[in-house]
Amino acid sequence: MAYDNHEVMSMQIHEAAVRTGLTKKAITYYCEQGLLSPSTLENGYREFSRQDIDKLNAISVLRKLGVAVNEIQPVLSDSTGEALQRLSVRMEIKLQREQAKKELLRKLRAGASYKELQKALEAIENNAEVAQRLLQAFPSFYGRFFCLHFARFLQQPAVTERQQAAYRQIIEFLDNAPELQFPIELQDYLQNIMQDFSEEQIHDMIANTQELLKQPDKYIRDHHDAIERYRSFKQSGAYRRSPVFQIQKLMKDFMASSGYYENFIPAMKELSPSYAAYAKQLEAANAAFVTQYPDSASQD
Amino acid sequence: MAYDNHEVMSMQIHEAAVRTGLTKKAITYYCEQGLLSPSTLENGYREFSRQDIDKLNAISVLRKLGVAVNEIQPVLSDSTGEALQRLSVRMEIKLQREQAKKELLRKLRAGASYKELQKALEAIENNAEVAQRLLQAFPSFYGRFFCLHFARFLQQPAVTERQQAAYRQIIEFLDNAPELQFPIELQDYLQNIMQDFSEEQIHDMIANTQELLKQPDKYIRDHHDAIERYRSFKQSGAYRRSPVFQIQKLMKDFMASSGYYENFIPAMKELSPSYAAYAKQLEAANAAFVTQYPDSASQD
DNA sequence: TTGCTCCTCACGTCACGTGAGGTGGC
DNA sequence: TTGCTCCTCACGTCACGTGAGGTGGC
Repeated sequence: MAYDNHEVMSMQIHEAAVRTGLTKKAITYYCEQGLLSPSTLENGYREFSRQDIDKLNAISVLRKLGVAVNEIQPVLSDSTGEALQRLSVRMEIKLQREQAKKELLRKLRAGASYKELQKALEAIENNAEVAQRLLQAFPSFYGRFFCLHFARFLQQPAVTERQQAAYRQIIEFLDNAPELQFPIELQDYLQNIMQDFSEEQIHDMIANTQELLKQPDKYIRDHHDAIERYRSFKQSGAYRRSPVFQIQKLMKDFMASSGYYENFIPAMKELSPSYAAYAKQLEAANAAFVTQYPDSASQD
Repeated sequence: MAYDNHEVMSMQIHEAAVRTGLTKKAITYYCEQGLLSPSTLENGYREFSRQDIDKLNAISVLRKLGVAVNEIQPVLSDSTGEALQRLSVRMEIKLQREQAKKELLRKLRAGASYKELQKALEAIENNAEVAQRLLQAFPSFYGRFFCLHFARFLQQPAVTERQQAAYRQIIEFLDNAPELQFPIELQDYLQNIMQDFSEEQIHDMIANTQELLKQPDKYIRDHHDAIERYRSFKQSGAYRRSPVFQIQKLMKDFMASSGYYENFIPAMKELSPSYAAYAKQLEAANAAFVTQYPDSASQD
């Protein structure tokens, strides 16, 4: 009742709990963890301001969405949305894993042996490990993209010795690759451009590429005009001065110098037959493209 | 090395850990929890038999699939698959919830306010609560069916006072409804018949019913023969002596006497506009059916 | 005796829940 | 003084991880 006053708007923990739907204990816990620091009166009572309540509401939502307490601070003080994007992709990885596990539960019910399931589980865990590391190794948009791109090819377990070795090689490459960091202004640029790029859109991109790879010649014919425009744009000074050009260059340098083509890609081919097939298609499409446009020596 | 002998095949904890991929601590923990009781030597050392190892492997798989330790015992000693089915549905409920949460994370990234999300989260939690209780209230197949059937209609939050009251009424009904237990032989029968009925098939059933409800007259025309056969089967003595008949009768009695039609269904209509629409369609379809077959006074 | 395994406490983790015991305000 | 809130320990949860300290076998 004392808090109906709209101007003062500060309250003790009971009122804060009622307004946010959190328990007192949860609120004190968040205070202990440093997520918020309400002012205290002389008697030690906490006084929660309007902003504290807003913060508590945000914390409550994030907790319910599954964000760990020690991951909340970055999200709250994050204006670019980068932290949220990372969470979003991690959530997607987790969901894929759970989906796969549900499928295994079905198989178990259908009479599969525990032994079969062990293999399948290993594949699921490996997949998640690699995805996690891809997300770490590449900044912002590229992390999300590679993560979803390569995840498709990691659904089978590493059965043979060679596959297991390849898997270890992949992990090692991703853990030890030189850190790829864009200069701050390029980071901001990329973040701005790509922040509205959802996981679904990335999936669409991937599906598109698959269409292309199936019939590269047809694709090149059908999109002749667009390709021409893109090629002439790439020649232009405007492009060469744009941040996109610099980002592309940094990526190319990284891939050339880090051992991406010498270690990572061959290991992927060894580990995953489906990736090997994909890589072959990619090379064929590239060849078709070079035939059509002999002056280009691009790679993707 | 000492354990290469195929006949003796018993080992201490280190070897057991190597063979199962579990840690020693995990194994001792499962022993403490009573999931297995390896024999012990005089010096207190545990001796793991072949069966112990099999059990540990099973436990390992189940743990990785997300089954809690205190839920594992029923699964291990469950020959009918009932325990696994329950887990499977719970997993499906959980996945739906996580999926919804991922969607909310996307909305948050897209600039949604925490306030909007609070409402949406409430809906998700409510949905899961009701689903959980439906699974509890109805035995085996019916639990799974009702769970997935009604879950579709609970995606919106309870906004108005009336909706919130309806939600409370639903929870109260499900918590306090008289326990619906089939006699053991009917349970076994149902379990046998329905154990291979996956969540996907239930979803298919639901989709089928939706088709029917859209154009009941067409459906009745198209499936004239099948309906006739079904109706004459229902009249037959063979049907009246079958367990199916008894199960149906028990379900009908339960629904008539428990307040299902007086409390639960009206509350669902109040809470969920989409369920209200569905119920209307259902009544229309029923009417169409009765017009066609005036002697039947069935309800579904 | 040395180095190895095995054993059983005991404490830590994560995000709070649940009292217990004490103080402050009216 | 009574009944209320607030405060800070302290212990419990779940499924183990991580030593510590002690025993047994070769």
